[in-house]
Amino acid sequence: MSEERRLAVLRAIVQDYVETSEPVGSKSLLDRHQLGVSAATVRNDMAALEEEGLIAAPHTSAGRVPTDAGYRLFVDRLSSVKPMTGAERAAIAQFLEGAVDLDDVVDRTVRLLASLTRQVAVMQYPSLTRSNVRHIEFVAMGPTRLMVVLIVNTGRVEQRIIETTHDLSTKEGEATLGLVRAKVNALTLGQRLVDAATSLASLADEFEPADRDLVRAIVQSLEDALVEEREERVVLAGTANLARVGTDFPLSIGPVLEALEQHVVLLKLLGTARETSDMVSVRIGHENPFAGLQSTSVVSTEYGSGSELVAGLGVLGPTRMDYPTTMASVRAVATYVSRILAQ
Amino acid sequence: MSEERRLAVLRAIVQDYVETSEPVGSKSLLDRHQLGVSAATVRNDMAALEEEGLIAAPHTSAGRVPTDAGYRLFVDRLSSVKPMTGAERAAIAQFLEGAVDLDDVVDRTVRLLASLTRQVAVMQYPSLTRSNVRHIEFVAMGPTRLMVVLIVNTGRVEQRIIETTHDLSTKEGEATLGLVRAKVNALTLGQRLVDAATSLASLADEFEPADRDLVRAIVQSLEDALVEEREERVVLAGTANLARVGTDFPLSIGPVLEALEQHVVLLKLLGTARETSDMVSVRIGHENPFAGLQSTSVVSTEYGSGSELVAGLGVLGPTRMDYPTTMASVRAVATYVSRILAQ
DNA sequence: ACTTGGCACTCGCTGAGCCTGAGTGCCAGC
DNA sequence: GCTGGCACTCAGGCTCAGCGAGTGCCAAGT
Repeated sequence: MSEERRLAVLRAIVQDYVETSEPVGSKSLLDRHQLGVSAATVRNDMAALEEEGLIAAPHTSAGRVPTDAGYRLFVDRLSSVKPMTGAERAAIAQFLEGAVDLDDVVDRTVRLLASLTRQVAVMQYPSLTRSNVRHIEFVAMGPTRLMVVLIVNTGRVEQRIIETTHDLSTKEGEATLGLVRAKVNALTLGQRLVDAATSLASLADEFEPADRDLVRAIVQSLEDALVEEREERVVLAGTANLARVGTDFPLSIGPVLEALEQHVVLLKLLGTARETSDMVSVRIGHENPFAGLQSTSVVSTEYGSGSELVAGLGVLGPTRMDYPTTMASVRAVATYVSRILAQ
Repeated sequence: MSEERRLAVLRAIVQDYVETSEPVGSKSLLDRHQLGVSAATVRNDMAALEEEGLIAAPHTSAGRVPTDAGYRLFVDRLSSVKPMTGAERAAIAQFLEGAVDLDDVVDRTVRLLASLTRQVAVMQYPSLTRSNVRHIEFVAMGPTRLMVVLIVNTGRVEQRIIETTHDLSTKEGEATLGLVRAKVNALTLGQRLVDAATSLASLADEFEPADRDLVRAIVQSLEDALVEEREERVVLAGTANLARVGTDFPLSIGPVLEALEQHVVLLKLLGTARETSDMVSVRIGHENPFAGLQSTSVVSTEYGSGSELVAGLGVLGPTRMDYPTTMASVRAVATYVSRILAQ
């Protein structure tokens, strides 16, 4: 009973089950794969695989179905990411090139990923905390109201309005504001936002005491932009693909839809990506920490402009999923969207 | 065979069917309502109602189910919007009061509406085209790059960057920019965006010929903000409620999910609200122009700050829906969110 | 020690047949 | 125009038998 053949049997089971959605038996396995052995031998191997917890039978006298552990082994050792054809790559690149701004890039990316994989696509907006500063601008909105505009290298723009005790409409007020603008930009240009905040921490000391509270308020508002978790927006596409799996989906899709609405859950999913060799993370069934997603798998990766990885994207689907192809799509889309954002 | 009694029978059928999700027969109708007549009489009335196309039998020897026309009549003439209790109103107001900014208001509103109605809630972002101008600011981003920031009365902020042939870093450039800023704000403050664009149309003529192309570019970018349909964002909540209807839902939820992803479809739904006496629009089943939504109903209304109605919100659910309660919820939420936005 | 053919057994699925009961339509009488 | 009565219909649920894919195990072969 050779180890290699048993794994070949597991691979064949996974492939057939993904394709047909039906428990696969020893006989039908032989029809579709050249294993070079008899059905009885395959049965023995399957019994051993079941013993190891890699496959399971829904009931006696039915075929076998891979368990979560079986998929895990398949992904880790029995498959490789399926390379995409040049035509596919070109189509992806071309579709993403057409985007006019950041919102459009994100929108196109999720839709593309959903249609490529025919599953639910999830994409996190480029994260502020890991992006870096391109420009910071201050706009007086009234005597004591100031708008702070923060532009980061991914094209995202954040603004917030702060109230000051200073009168900014006076000549002195304007001069102070100009000085703050110059110093802040000099200190932060090109820095990661998290570093920019620390760079600014002692900025107030460089100003005259009368101006310090204004400077502190500005620094505070920039720090706010950092910690504001709520701004970690997530975009979805392809939820209709959940309905497509229809009857063969073990659980109803209700809990899944609920989980998808909790954006904080999705952010956690994308955020806690496991380190793997090719950068694509796969979480299968129960590996998933959230109830309601226990019969789904998540394939995700990070993307970002330049060498900085700034956020996650991925797809979610039934554990019975074509992992090699899905992983290829996720990786390719992440690569191209990163390239677009770098421009 | 009095007309009133026949309508009373229709009302009773709608109410029972909404409550039980099962075709209602003459006998069970008598058990639950005091109609003061015998089952045979009710049967005669039901036969007449069926003749009129207001109810239908899924098959012989089953009870009757209201048709779309039956619901229509019920909504128009047999029901009134159910008043909400003070406690409910207070809870709505309190929940919405907690919002910290516009995004949060929208987010809380859809979630609230979804949980109140236990259906899918849809809300359009306050529309730029019908909002009015609070402030327009120009920020030089570099020698030939200018950022235009538009702030409207709903708190929404739009920005876009334009390239100019002018060198804005010179003294003259700054002076021109200052002049433009002053004139633009003077011309547009408080105006509806659509009017503001026309006000600005001839602005370029007031400037020296050398500056006119700059002014034209700025005006152009503001007009862009108007027509940009893509910016008409729509937010969803409660899609998981679609799964809850489960088996008794005639069609699969796939087509519905697909329609929900097409934001342009949702915008059309919210945009083409019918005029009704109490401002709440109801579209039932086939009245709905979109395939895939033909077995759903949409209850929607407009909301907005002050006297201006700026956008739509509503819910979508199966045609078998508790219309009076749903209409009450939609109306109440629209009222309160309008109040919040007016602040 | 592993593989193979054979064989008995299991058990979910399917379809036919039957029954039940809710519901209807119609009619004759009030 | 309302009512009670009656015959009729038909979807849904139930049982039951047959089928067949699939298994586990065993004895024989290499």
